[in-house]
Amino acid sequence: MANDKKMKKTADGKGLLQTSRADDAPAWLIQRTARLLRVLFLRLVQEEGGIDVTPEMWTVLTRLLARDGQYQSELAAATYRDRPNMSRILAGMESRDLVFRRPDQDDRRKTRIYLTPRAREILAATAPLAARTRDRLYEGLKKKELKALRRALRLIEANTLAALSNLDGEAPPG
Amino acid sequence: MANDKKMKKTADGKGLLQTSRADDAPAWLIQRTARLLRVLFLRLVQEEGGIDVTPEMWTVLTRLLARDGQYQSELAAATYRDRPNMSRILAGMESRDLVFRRPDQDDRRKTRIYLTPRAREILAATAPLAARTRDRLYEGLKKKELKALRRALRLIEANTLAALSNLDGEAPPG
DNA sequence: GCTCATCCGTTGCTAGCGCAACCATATGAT
DNA sequence: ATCATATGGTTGCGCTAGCAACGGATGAGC
Repeated sequence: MANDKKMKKTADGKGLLQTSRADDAPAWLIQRTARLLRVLFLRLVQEEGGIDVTPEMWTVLTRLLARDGQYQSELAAATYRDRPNMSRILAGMESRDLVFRRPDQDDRRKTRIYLTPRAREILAATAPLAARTRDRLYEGLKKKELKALRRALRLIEANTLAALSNLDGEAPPG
Repeated sequence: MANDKKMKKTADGKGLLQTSRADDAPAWLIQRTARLLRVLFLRLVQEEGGIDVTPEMWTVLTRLLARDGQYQSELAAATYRDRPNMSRILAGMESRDLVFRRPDQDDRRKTRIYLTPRAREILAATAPLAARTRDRLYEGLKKKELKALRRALRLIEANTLAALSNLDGEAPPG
């Protein structure tokens, strides 16, 4: 499937260059959008009460809300983060009184993470904002298109994971 | 792919109002996928000759390949990055002999960025890898679906930008 | 009981990222 | 011409990010 999509109809708003730009490839589009979404999140929660919570922390909070006391490594794996990173995110959350860590009884290597009351308050307080924002983000997309979008993203995610594990497990030709 | 795909098998024809899991919402999916794509890029270029180029640098390179000597701020704006960040990315690229900076003649505040020969070599050398990877990433998506994906992502990007500029320009009720 | 491999969390390193602040240059107003 | 403002780039700060490496804890082999 060639990428020769050199359509010349640049009747778009910007009209600077044709649409076959490299930046228009989904991969880069995903990168850019991810960055923009992060900024939007940060500014929104800042406006809404000046809560000092990053999107990364927020995803941890929602996961813990679904099931409290998860293992730290579990949280890392669920979001495809490495353990050091999750360790630091949780450190930040602990200092903000969002979670507390407790060593597991049976296996003292593992650490269980629990929500604090403050975290639950924040989750409850920001829920409507989250819903509102969601609606705004996907405005202009029909339900069906949203579903297709999720499917496509999951597929790319899976392909990426497959390519990564290929790199790991594949023995080099040398 | 997923470790536990235990979502209840609701007839996902149309009912399905809520996204079954919060992480399945496109926004978080975009975040996760963006991270994974970045790692894949880094490992691929590492395998392929151990080139020390990050995806962020690579996008700058392709932009400069399309038009050399762009202003630094121009590069930042084109990728929705702030100027400090682009400054540091370019610093890293300069130290890796990928670009060189030159103050503009007419306006000595501005800096023009130029590709080095080494950068052009790298771009040429990695082009086939990029194409190969592209095909693999989007495997399973029909041309039409890819187009829809790009459209959806661009729309979300635009919505995010709109929400951001709303926050900027909106006068607070106080 | 002891050793070794493994697992889990942390620390160090480098880099991306946005924001605030700073400095130099350029432009506009008076 | 002078001052004020705007623009462009950099530095400092804190967070995210992945990787390498280390130390503690566990479990398996002996």
